[in-house]
Amino acid sequence: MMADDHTEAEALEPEARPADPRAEAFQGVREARRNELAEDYVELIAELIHEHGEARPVEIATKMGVTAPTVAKTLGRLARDGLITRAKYRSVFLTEEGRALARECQQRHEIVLRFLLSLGLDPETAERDAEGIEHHVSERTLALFAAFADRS
Amino acid sequence: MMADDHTEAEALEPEARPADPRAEAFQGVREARRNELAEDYVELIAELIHEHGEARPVEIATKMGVTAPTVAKTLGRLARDGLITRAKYRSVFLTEEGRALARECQQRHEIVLRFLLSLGLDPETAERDAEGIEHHVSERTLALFAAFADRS
DNA sequence: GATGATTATTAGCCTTGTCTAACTTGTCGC
DNA sequence: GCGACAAGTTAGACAAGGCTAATAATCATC
Repeated sequence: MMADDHTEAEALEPEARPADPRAEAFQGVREARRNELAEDYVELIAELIHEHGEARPVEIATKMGVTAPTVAKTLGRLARDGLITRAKYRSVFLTEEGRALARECQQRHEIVLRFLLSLGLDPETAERDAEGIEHHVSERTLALFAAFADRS
Repeated sequence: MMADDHTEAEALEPEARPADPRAEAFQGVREARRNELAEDYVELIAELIHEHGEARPVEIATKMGVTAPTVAKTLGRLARDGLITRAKYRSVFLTEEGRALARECQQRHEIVLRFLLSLGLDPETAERDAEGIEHHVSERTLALFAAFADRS
């Protein structure tokens, strides 16, 4: 789903209001930003389940560095979007979709982290930067990162 | 939830509610996110001024891929935060602070872009990814990127 | 210099993501 | 089996960042 752009580019796609190459990039970034939080939550939930057998809101709040009500509201959105299931006053579980997303995110995170480390970055900074960068690397870039990290 | 660790780690830092290393990373990312939009605008405004001698809202809207009212509201915030000056129905100018921020962002953008290109990424994808990544690279990482790009 | 098109602003709505304060539930200890 | 305390939820505020619709100013251009 990329490149090979077709001759005209106008009138064919009724998609939004691109018009400008830079505009498309910014729209892509905004799109990515909208999913960042969900990805972070899902990734963390998967990790907690893996480590403790369950994911509880209080743990999520601590690890994310936000308050409990913020977690509650966000979990409501994740449930609405079909990424998690939950019963009142109980811990949180991932749906199949949530699990798939978590897997994908963990993989991306791991590659970005490994790449940064292989560049010579200290582990702490690498972790922090990976957290921010992972949501903004395309498949293509990710592949290059992985190749570089492996070849080092 | 045991995880014992930490002998003390409590009571020493009155700064916010970190408590967890991961929490600090996430808070850092959230912090970065808050500045992203301002950085994108300031960078674009500087570019427009450089190219056309002035930055007009309609141009900003086109390049950013948003509507004119969104631009107006955002410019209001930038003005409030001391990054730009503007008179009603006139074009936009950067303050000294805004100019400094723009310079910094352009430099970061350029380094990230050059780095991605030197990795072998195609220019189009590199541009898109740089747009997303540039706000999340620490000084340390940036230095490594620059060194790598130069040494390639 | 009137007028129509372009550009800019204002008003008002919506969602996200954050918070504090107050309330409810669950769990343990005894 | 009751009570305290921790965990979870609800309510309500607020700012950011989007949008559409409607209004106002500027500018071409005749």
